[in-house]
Amino acid sequence: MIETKGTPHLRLPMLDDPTCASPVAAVHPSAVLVARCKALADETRLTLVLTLLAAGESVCACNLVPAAGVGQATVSHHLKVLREACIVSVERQGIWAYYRITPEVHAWVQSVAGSDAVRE
Amino acid sequence: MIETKGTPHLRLPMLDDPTCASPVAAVHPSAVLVARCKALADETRLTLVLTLLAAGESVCACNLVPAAGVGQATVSHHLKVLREACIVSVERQGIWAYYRITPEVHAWVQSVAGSDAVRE
DNA sequence: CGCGTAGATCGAAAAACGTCAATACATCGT
DNA sequence: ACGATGTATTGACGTTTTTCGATCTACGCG
Repeated sequence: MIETKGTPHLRLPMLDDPTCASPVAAVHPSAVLVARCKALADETRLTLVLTLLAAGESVCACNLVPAAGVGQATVSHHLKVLREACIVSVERQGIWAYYRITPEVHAWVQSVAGSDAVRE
Repeated sequence: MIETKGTPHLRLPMLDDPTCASPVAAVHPSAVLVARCKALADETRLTLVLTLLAAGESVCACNLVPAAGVGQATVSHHLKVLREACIVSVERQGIWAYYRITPEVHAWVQSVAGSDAVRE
């Protein structure tokens, strides 16, 4: 399906062809990919994700609040966004809520985060 | 803005449940990562990126407009956002502007896009 | 030079987003 | 049951973002 051949676009200087009509096949992202990317498009949420990634295990929400550097309500909101994008999952234990990177997206998140992480 | 410290967690009511006793080290994303993720957090821009990725070569902006499915001004705006995030680079040739995925981020973009792409 | 075209920029309007204070909800220990 | 504590939700407010029409700029051609 990688048939992007045909007549792609050779770097032709315009000679006698006023139109540069060499249409490309549009490739649309899946709704899941869009949702995931949107979920990561915020510094606070990226901090939460990277922190969870570095922790390597479930982290109590009460510990994520100081890590994120914003109010508790804001952290709860961001965790909900990440939850709805299936980037994190939560497990309740009594009063506490333990968050972790969803195993299914762990590798993907790691590849996105790559090597840029600045610890404090 | 970080109230910090004071009481990480004074008394814990639960006896044999270690729970939140362990604070996590906050990991902050680099500005570059934040910018990249924000740049991909839009369906139209993801379409442009995936289309360029599938093309495998420079594509004329005039061909990206129909692929994106929005107006020319909007496409130009999104390309600017992608440009400022260093995700795409542009090379002018006369009247036309040829866009491509910046080689430096090509691998990263590919890993983010993964395998979800729906061609039309 | 003037015309036509491709792309970028400007201005504005609507929508989406991030944040917080206040409040509600859930769960424990007393 | 009550009060205390962790978490989630609500309501509001200001900011950012997306999109378009209109305009401006750059280029090639006759």
